[in-house]
Amino acid sequence: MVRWPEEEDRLVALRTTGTPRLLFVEAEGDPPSSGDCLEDWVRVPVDERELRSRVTALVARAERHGRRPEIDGDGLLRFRGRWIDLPPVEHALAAALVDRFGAVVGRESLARAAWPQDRPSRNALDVHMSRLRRRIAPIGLGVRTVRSRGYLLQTRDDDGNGEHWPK
Amino acid sequence: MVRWPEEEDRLVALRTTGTPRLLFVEAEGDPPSSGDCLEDWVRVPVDERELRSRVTALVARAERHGRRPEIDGDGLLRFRGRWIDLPPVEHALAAALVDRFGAVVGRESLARAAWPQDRPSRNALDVHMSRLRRRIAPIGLGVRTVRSRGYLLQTRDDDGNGEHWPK
DNA sequence: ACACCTTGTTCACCGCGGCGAAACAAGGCC
DNA sequence: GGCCTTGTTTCGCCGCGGTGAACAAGGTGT
Repeated sequence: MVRWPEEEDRLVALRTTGTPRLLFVEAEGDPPSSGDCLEDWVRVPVDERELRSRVTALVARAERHGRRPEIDGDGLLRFRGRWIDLPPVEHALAAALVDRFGAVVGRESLARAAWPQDRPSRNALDVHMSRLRRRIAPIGLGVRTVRSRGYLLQTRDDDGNGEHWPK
Repeated sequence: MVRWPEEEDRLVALRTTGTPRLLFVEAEGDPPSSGDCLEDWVRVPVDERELRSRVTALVARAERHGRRPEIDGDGLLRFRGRWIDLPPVEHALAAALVDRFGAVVGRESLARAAWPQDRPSRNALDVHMSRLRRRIAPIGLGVRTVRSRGYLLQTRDDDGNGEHWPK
């Protein structure tokens, strides 16, 4: 929910993270026209029925556009209409994390997923996780560390505590 | 443009064909809530500015979403009203890419598409892709490399990450 | 408190290989 | 003869995977 045009900066933030948003356009202003499917607007004063209808439509679109990330048949990591390609090792790690999206995946499982036979050296896994972080950030995903337990994949606009992400 | 709920049958027709549509919802009725990005609605009586805004937004979404390039009966590659002609090899490559627009096509598939019998040398494919890139750029298309997997055809105003194309 | 260890993050660097493109040569079509 | 298309060679960039090291942060023992 964004007031327009007062909260323009918040709007661009939501756009870049791919978060669904509804603009409250002041009576005389014009709405910004965007080709983004996750953006809609209503004019104030707000009609109750219109508001409900537009919100549910937005939610439905967000669902369709993929609330969860997924790895498609070609090995691309897709999320909310955006995508990136991943090198083999990071692809395997991402697959394991996507599998259990939102839950912790132990370092052991991740190591087995990426190196079925070998055991990776001390910080090989760490380095690849670091690289994976950088790569998935632009599409709105983030890896969170759970110390001595493992890692957890989630969206960057929800860190689980209502706080925001580093950087 | 569809009146709702009078023209419900026309609406379902448009939905199934994937045509963008704008519903004119009568004063007391409720709009049907749909998760379809190519559907929107206004309440009658219609506010002129709102109408224009929603129409342009729908058009923008249709561009981004649905519109796919195609190869017409004469072998021309058409996209958004523009077109170019392609030499035989590049035509075959483009056809394979258009077929799976937005998805990865492996180097192997492309090689088979362009050289049904022979096996092209390592760089033949690369060179033709490079030439194809230059040719399709002016009509708003771009070929994206997915390292170690293949190539992917997409529009040049959407690189999948919300960022811009090189150059 | 403190020192010490463990765990995790990131950086610089190396070797390798996939990939891009310029340049060149050869053949075909108008 | 000029132009276009096709294929090959060659050069070089850059991304990937892995290692070691520096650093930060949390945990434990005394």
